[in-house]
Amino acid sequence: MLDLKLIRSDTERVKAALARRNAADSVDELLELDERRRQLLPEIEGTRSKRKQASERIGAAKKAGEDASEAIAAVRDLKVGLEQLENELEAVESRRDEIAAHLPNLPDPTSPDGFTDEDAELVREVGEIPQFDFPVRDHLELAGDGIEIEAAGRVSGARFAYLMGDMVMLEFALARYALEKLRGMGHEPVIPPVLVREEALFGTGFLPGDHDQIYELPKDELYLAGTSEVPLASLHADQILEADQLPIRYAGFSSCFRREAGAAGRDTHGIFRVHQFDKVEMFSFVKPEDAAAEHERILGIEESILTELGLPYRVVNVAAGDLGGSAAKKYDCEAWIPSQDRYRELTSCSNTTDFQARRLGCRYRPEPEAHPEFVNTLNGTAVAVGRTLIALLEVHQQKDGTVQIPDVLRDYGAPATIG
RNA sequence: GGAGGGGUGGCAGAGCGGUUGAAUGCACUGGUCUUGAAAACCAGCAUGCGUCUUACGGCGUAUCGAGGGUUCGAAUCCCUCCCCCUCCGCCA
Repeated sequence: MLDLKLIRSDTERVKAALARRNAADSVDELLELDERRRQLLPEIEGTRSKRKQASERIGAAKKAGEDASEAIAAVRDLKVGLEQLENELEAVESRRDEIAAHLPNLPDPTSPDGFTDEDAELVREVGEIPQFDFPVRDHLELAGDGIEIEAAGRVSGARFAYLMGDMVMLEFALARYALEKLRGMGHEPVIPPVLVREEALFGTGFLPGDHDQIYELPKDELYLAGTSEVPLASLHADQILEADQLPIRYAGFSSCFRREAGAAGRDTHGIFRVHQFDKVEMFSFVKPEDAAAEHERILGIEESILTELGLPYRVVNVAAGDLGGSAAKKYDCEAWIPSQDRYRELTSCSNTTDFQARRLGCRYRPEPEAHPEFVNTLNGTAVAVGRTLIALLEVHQQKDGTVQIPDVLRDYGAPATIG
């Protein structure tokens, strides 16, 4: 959610920023509604004030044993006009809120211009792209019986998979490795609920916009979270934190569910794009002045994980028009996928500034007695297990079709070799 | 799933139709006292929106789980929903 007062006071700057992501069109209507609301409010509040005073007089009169029926009749007349005004106000506010709820965050000045992943700005490339002197195998070939797609198709449909045997041990080693590393850096490990209410998705900015991407359980009015960002962010919804509690950092491990509507025909091979996968996610609540540094910090953790896993990658700064609704700025870390002969997104991290905090009602007191202000929130992928498995298998494959697993993971129970 | 009991300020806890944004206690902040601290005493201490003000802040209004209703007037009465607790049932 954007700050309405900012839109009001700095309209042209807000419009220009939103235009970078093609979202400035409804600002004028929003401002008209806002103005109408501020016309209505004094009328309504004035009438309410009269009613309140009259009611107090009635109460006093009755207490004194006097007849108040005339006064009551007079106040009753106030009600008719008041109800009309209140109805209009309600309509104005609900339309205003609807528009406001659909506006995305203002892109950061350092997010590059553009609207597609082509427009992302290359930040750096790290690691050697592996050269193989033998035919490259893809992750399904390398995993063998460890990834079972056909049965999953029969049981659950396309874009599902069974992970089995060594793949399972590898997943848990990855998760354990990431959680332990993050805990050492002040991120409290969390296993959150993955079935969440609408408010949690609204608060993180996934609703109302991304409705098509989200699994819904209408019978119970619950949704399957596409990332633990949702329940982690909601952990402090409607709270006023003290400044000395910040930063608050979490590392969530959860299954993630995505409908992948509109992705038909894309990435259909293997487990690159599936409806269900597990992920270790970082989430931070920080003071506004610390947000930019926290973003770089989270990016640094993502990079160090990729490096420790021996995965060559590049970092890109996502274009303003290609950002998710909540993000002001986003880095993607793309790992080299040998079978595709290109970099693919493995992790990403976003600075959502105060956008989610406003929706969630998550504030803090800058000073002990001060008025509360909105915190800033950030999120980043530590390990998206499915895609990390793909990269690990393919990058570390050997001529004989086996895979050498990095030492760091062996410390957490991963097999030394796969295949 | 069945039966019952509850949701009030940071916490505890009164109020159960009429100056109640809300008693009281704790916590917190400032002050008095003290060599210092504690104790004691005094004072202050919610948030949103709108408006005025250079500012401090003032004024109006809303908020006692959420939404709706009754009423001149609702934290208090009625309805729906959500959450928590106890017992029973079921269950990993």
